[in-house]
Amino acid sequence: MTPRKVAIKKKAPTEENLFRIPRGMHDILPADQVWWERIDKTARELADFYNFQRIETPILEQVSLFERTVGGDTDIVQKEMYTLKTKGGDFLALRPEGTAPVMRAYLDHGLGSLGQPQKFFYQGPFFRHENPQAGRFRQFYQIGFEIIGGVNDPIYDAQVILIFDRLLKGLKIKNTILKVNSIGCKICRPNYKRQLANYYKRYEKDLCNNCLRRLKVNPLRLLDCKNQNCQPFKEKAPNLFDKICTSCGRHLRAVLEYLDELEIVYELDNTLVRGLDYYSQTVFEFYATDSNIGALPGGGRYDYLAEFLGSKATAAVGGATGVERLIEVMKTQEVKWPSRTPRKVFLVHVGDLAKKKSLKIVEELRSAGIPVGEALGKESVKAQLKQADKQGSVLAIIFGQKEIFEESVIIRDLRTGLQESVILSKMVFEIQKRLKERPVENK
RNA sequence: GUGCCCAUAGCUCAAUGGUAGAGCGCUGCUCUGUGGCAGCAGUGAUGAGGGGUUCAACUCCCCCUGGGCACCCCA
Repeated sequence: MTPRKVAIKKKAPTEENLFRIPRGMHDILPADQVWWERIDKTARELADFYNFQRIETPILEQVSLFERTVGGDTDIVQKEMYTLKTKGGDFLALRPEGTAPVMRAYLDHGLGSLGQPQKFFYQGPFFRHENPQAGRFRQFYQIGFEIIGGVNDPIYDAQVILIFDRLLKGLKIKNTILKVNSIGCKICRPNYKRQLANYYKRYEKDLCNNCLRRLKVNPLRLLDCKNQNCQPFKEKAPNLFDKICTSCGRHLRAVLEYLDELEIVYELDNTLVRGLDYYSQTVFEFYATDSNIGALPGGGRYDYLAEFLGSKATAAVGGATGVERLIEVMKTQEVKWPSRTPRKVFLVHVGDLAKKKSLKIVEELRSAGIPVGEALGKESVKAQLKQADKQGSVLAIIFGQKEIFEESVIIRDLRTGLQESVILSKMVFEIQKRLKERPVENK
């Protein structure tokens, strides 16, 4: 009659899998929140000071937004996007990066009319379907700063770099290097690409497979090859610095001069080529020298991005950093932060009647602005005090049957072990007094 | 997507092919309204999941899932 029942009852094997997180995803557990809060706070303060306004764009965007901007030939679009088709037939993607969406929002809402340039700051999750590795996840968080609109002024390039420099310093991350390069504009870049390709074509039969592919798809990346056999070709390859046009050269020089002025140390690296199509002129990446985690903050100028979206050319520059990578580096560099401040006051109840009134006492402390810890579900005084001790509380408020009758409360100093009975109406006052005192610890 | 390594309790790790132990943690007792120390006890693993070889599998083989590392690329 009911043969199906058997299958339903058999649960163990599959249910284990319900507790498994999908590949490349990660939980951010309470113990790690200190790091996240720290980064969040530092980034907000920087954004606030340098006048970047917060903007949040949706997690889902049209697939075509990224195809047009990031580039149809890039890894990000070709193999790393999470895409889906909605019931209505829209073709959407979980956003793999933040710059294009911010530009989309800027154009969509005509934010340029609010004054130019506009400066934006954002943070949130991004998604790329690639194999997890050190500092690499399928869902990861980025913090980004973008300056959109106005004129193409190298001072903005410098300011973006400055902010990321300050972010790293604010987080006490050491041993970083900043690599800067210019990849030219739409006039000089194709020119250079052609020269580079022509040069490499002569060595076609000696190149590694990757380079052969790059030669066809993205010659700029040829300079990035790590294969030993390909190294010699680099040396005589046409140098980007010699080939960019005069205005791009001037732009780069100006950016570097601003950085010099700010005393931000950089390395000119003509092999630095970013994998997203929308960059032009300035590109930059920060690295930690004692970590193999990959790029920390990175970004550049993207004056053509608006055009890719069918709008008129709009000057823009910006960058983003992966939050997990920052944390990873901070952990390996053993950056120390004070842990979350403990609840200094802990409430201990004794007996049913007192338990009944405990929530109300918590409320009283709350309205007085005194954070209070509790273990109201525990019955024994011992267990409650143990908890108070474990979380580093300084004062314990103890009240039970007797105290209810007397309308009083016991305040126990957990450092000295001394305790005193005070009347309930003076409880808040007495607690505040003791918290200020900070009595000398005795042993 | 490709290659190499890995998977045992909440955590860190043990155990010549004979159905699993420790430390830490957590709970409690010694101390029936008083913590930190100590001692004791308890809690906890159908060995990630599935299949195979074997009299016998945590141990050997395969698949799958997840993790680490590298390539690719990037944050």
